[in-house]
Amino acid sequence: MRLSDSIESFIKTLLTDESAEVELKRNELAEYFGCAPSQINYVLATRFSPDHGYLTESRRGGGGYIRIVRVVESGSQRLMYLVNERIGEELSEEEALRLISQLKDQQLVTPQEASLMSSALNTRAMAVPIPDALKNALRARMMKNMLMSIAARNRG
Amino acid sequence: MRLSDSIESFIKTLLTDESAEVELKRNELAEYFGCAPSQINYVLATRFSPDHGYLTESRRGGGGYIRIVRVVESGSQRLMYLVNERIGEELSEEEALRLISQLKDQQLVTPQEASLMSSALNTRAMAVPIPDALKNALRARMMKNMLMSIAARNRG
DNA sequence: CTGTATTGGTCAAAGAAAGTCAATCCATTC
DNA sequence: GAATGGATTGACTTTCTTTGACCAATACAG
Repeated sequence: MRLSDSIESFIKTLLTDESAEVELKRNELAEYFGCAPSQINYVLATRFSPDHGYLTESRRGGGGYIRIVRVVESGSQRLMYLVNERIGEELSEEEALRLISQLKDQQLVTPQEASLMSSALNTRAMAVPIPDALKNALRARMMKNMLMSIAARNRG
Repeated sequence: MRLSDSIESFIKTLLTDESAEVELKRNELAEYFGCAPSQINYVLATRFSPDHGYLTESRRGGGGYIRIVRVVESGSQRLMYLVNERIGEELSEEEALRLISQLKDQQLVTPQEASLMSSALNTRAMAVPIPDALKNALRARMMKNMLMSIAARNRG
């Protein structure tokens, strides 16, 4: 069994049905597994990324921590479907706005969330000199991130 | 729990709904928490700055004091101040996240809105090959757009 | 007025975490 | 058995906290 796999499954045992959220100390965990602290980052990057359905946040300095939130299976199936299947590497403004509008109609996001997302993705917000392809790549990434955040809100 | 956090919440219990103002002695407070007096200044600087919605004044010498005042400002006022004055042409990820966290503390945005905004502006969402300066310009624009959207909602 | 005791302020250094990245290791594939 | 790609490590960086030494202002006694 690989070290990374052990760490992965250890963390997953902490993410039970009850709590979709764990907080841990990087150094303690590394100590526990007798490995380099950066190994923890590797595991987070390769097994607990947003693509895998997890969100992480952390803080440095005294009293620092790493928090992991499970989003997969906690939020709306539909939102996660969009994140994982429907939205690809690029998303145009029109597509984005249409999608947001649909989600609002289907009451998967609130009107406030819808307008917040639109205001982040619209042309005026993104009026900087970069190629359209990059803007669309950005929109895709931001959209996925935002939808995951909403899915997490839908109880986790 | 961090010392700074303890001091912060202690001060916040003194700032109740009735009194938006509290006066304290730096040395006494430091004595009470068993720390260096300058620790108090650190807490004031990092948790009770104007950005956090507080003003502080103080006096040295015999009978000296530190007074902390919670600023009352309407939500929309504050948001529009941020849009028009505080946020410039560029906004780093760190600044953005700090700002959002402060807005949440001040209950000017809901926790959901805060995490939605964070997820749109964070490094992962913006992982496309463009210069940092452009990313920061994008963040500034998106942030302003989103805050205006929320301000509009508040006026409802 | 002057000196001194009594405050609070500033800043730099040390400490306590977590993050990054490139080099190396190792296992699987061809 | 070489090549490839994921796994592991360690040196260096960044961020946040805590402390202490020294500085500045104010009140008060003489």
